[in-house]
Amino acid sequence: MATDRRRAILEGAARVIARRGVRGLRMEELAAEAGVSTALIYYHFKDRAGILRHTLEFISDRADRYTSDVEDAAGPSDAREELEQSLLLEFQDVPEVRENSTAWGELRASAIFEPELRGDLARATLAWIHDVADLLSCVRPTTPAPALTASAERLTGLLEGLSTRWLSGALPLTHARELVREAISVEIETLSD
Amino acid sequence: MATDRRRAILEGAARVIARRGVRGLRMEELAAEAGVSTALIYYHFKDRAGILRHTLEFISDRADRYTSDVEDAAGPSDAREELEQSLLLEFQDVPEVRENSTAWGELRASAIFEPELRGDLARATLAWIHDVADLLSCVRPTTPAPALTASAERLTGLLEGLSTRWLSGALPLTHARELVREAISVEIETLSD
DNA sequence: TGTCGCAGACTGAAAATTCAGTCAATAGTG
DNA sequence: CACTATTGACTGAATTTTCAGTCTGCGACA
Repeated sequence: MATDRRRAILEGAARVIARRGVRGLRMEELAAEAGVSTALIYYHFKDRAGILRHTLEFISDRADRYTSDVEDAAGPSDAREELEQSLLLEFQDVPEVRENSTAWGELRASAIFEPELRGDLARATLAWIHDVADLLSCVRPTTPAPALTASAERLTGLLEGLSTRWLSGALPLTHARELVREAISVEIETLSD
Repeated sequence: MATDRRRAILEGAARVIARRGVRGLRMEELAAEAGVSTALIYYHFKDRAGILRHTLEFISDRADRYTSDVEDAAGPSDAREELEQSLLLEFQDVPEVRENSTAWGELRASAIFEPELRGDLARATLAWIHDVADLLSCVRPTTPAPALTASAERLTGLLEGLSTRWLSGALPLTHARELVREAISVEIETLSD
């Protein structure tokens, strides 16, 4: 398959971004990481901004995949459990997860200064909020949709905030997980009104 | 006064950082923004890292100032109100606030890749969490301290997450403010158990 | 008259991007 | 089947751009 090297570049980009940040991504380092020439990067992705955009897409696809993996594996567990699992997925000390979270956070932060990234980012965020709202509706089926969405926005927003704290070493993993679990309780309890 | 231009450089730096990020700060752009030559920047602040350090200091002094301004001005309003005010401070479309939030977010994001920054950041975060926990204890005086701290950690974490979304154009200001107000309600209600 | 505050042109290094082609595979053709 | 035309993937070696930091000197004024 000819998409081999292309994919290698995207995987390499995720790794380099997780290691150095978006701003620290050097084409030469990326080329070395992916085991290709710098020119090939330009062949596949017009320019630096191009790789950034495609890497963002790549990362959010990958995250979707491992999210749904767990969903399937969970089997007949209850909805509340599934929600918790899904949100806690982000807080694991596994290279792939850490890499994804770091890169996601970086891309999100870069979007503040690079409007071209905003479109993809907004789409991915919206989809995520929607997924979480769906899970919430399984837990509290009678809640009106707007309330579910607001809850999902708060939960995902919190996740992003805590994730950055975790990655910057300000928040131990177990504590982050605990805060997320409590936040879920808090949200679910108020949804029952 | 000879500190005129020096100050102009710091103010310009705050503006440029808000526009381009810490990582996007270019000496030439800063010079233009402040209406001085690039050489003058080096004259007053040894090097790039020097301006960054001084600008961050400049910005956090400014933030302290306007935080306490509002606290004083509030007068004899109730504790709940004060908490809300204090947390919503971060979400205003005023250049100064935007500059501050941006710089804070940048700093937080950079800390992931630059461990030297972590110390100051951790201290500032802890102080913030503590302040919020104090405000919460005014609202719900009978709550045990650990529960207050956890609530404060969630609220401040959420704030950071939403702030990034706001700055990256993914979340309109009014909606952000609404989510924060709701989050406060949700947290306060569960503290009464 | 020396030194402080300052500007504009400049430099060297690092990084992004392009160029000019090679190579391997595939398709058409007599 | 032999051949050649074409194309997509790929590279090493430039070229161009970007940027932090420096050099030279000038005017004000103590």
